[in-house]
Formats: sequence, structure tokens, C-alpha cells
Amino acid sequence: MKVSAQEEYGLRCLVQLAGLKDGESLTLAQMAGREGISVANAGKLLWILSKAGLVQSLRGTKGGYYLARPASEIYLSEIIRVMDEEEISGHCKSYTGVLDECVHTSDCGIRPVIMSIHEIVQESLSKITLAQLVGSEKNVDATLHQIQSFQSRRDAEAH
Amino acid sequence: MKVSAQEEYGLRCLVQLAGLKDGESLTLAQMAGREGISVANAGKLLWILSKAGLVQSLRGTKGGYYLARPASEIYLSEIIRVMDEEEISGHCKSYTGVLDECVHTSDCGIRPVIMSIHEIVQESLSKITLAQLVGSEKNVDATLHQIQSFQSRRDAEAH
DNA sequence: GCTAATCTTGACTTAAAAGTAAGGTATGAT
DNA sequence: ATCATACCTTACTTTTAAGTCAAGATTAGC
Repeated sequence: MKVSAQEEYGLRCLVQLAGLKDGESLTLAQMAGREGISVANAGKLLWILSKAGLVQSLRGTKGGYYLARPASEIYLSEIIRVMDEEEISGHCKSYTGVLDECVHTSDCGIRPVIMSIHEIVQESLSKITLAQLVGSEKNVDATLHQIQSFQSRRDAEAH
Repeated sequence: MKVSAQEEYGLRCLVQLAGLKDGESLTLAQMAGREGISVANAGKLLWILSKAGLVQSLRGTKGGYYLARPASEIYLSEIIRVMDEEEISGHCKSYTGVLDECVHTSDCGIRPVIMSIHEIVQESLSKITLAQLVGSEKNVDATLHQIQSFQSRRDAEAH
């Protein structure tokens, strides 16, 4: 249960774009440089984000990438879902198929758990927008802890 | 962000053991057969669980595996953590290290998000015990939806 | 004590994810 | 028009996770 490299780098590039002013854009080379990944790799990630409609691009000399919507209207749940949709779509088309991939079909108590885990993650991430991730680590951390779902976890102990 | 094969199969084997009566045990071959995996693979998974103290084993002719504690005292959070500790331990020792592995060290708004995602998952799973996963799919699903953290998610829409 | 059943452990093989390379296509400036 | 810039797309290589193999060690029953 971990965040994949593709998910994380995709998120990082989006945060960069979220910090831009209106009318500005960033090239692949710029984003790759700041994240320490290759231009080719950044190109792949941004292409996925572009295909999903989260970013738009402009070709040519003054080209680059920019967000397709305001950062305050892009939720992390959507980003995470988009970034690993690639590998999923090869094996199965629907969301039910995702389960059939790793869960065998006989009746058992585990299927609802796997499903619930994914729902919990998606639901938690649907409360955070890209706009809330722009800024210093300290500020973002403070912001996150004011969001309801993140705060409630403090009541319970982790076993 | 998905449940790995290792996590899922480990969980499945534990559910099998949780369904045993006192004094009973299961061999690798029995568990492997029921889950549709090879005996060798089951051996690897059970060894991890054994090393972590979740199961105990008995060698020899009448040997097999059984839970080290009552199923009602084993939380899913612990299982998930144990099952992918292997890959983590090779690169870094502490939990901080897990983050340094995939997050570069400069100040940014993403580190707390990655950390929070893991915390949310752990906290949610710490409310479910192995004992609650024994039974038919329908019953387990009903049980899960009565647990507080799973129920609260229904209020919000998934974006 | 011998044998058969079973867990233990490390090395190896295979499959999947991540990342790279290269050629193609569109755009803007001169 | 031509050239330089930068995005687009497919195929390939590398790396990592998953799964397998085989030899060793332990126990129960005869």
C-alpha cells in the first residue's frame, strides 16, 4: 500500500503548475529539472495528465504546460486515480475489473476490505485540492491538519 | 496507490487461520491450494508473518501454521505494515527513511500529503480486526459498514 | 533410529513497473 | 519559407517486485 513513483511525480508537476500566475506556463525541461527527473520521463507523465484533461499544452517556441482548470477545483483523488489508470486499463475496463485482477472470484471476506480501503483513500483525498499544496512544507502541513478527515484520526491510536 | 499482491495474499492466509478452531493448524500446501498460489510462494508469505510474530509454526509430520494471538486482537493495520516491510527495510531503517526513498529532500508541500495518506490508511485499518473478516462476503460487508470510519465516508462525494 | 511430512532459508527466474531513446508533428519568430 | 523550439507517440532498456527452486533442518510416528 504505497504511493507509486508515477503518482508522486505527477502530483509534483501539477503542484509546480499550480504555483504559476495567469497566462504563464512551464516547459517539460523546466519541470524535469526541478523534480530531478529526465525530460523524457516528465513528458510521459504530462502526457497522461494531458490526456486526462488536467493540464493543457501549447506547442511551438513559446509553448509549455498549464492547468486546464483552477487549482482550487482539482482534487487529489482525481490525480491519483488518473496516474495509475494506465496500468489498469490494459487488463480490464471497468472498476470491477480492477478487483478481479488481484482478488479471486470465490466468495470470501476480503473483497469488501480491499474495496473499502480504496474508497477510504479516495474519499480522504477528495477533500484536498491542488491549491492547498502550494507553499512551504510547514504551511501545507498546518493546512492539512485543519481538514476534518485528517484531524479526526488523532482521536484513535494506531495499532 | 494499491494493495500489493503480497499484502493481499498474506491477509488471505491469515483469514484462513482465523477460521480455525482451537488447537487446529494448516499446512502450507493447504493454504496455497485454497488461495490458488504455489506452495513456495505461500511459504515465503508465511515466513514473513512468522518473523513478524503474527503466526506460529510447528515443524514435522503433524506441523502447520496457526495464529500467535486471538484473531480479535490482530488489526489489519499491523498486517499491511508487516507485509511490505521487507522491501522497505533494504533501503532504509526508520519510517522517516521510507519517505526519503521516494520524496526528494527539498522543502515542498507534498511530503506531508504522502505522509498523511499513509496515516489515514493505517488509522482506518486499525479499526478492523481479523476476526471481523471471517465469514461470507455479504456478512463481512455488512459488518464493515457498521464501523464508524467506514460509515462516515458516505456523507461526502468522491470527486 | 529410520522415514515421511513439514517448515526454513537463500539463490535464482520470471513478470511488471519505471524510465529512456528516438523519430514525428506542430508552432512561432526571423 | 525556413529554422529552432517544444510537444507527441511508440518502442526499447533498465530496474524492481513477485514468484520459483532446491537444499537444509525439525518433528511425529512407526
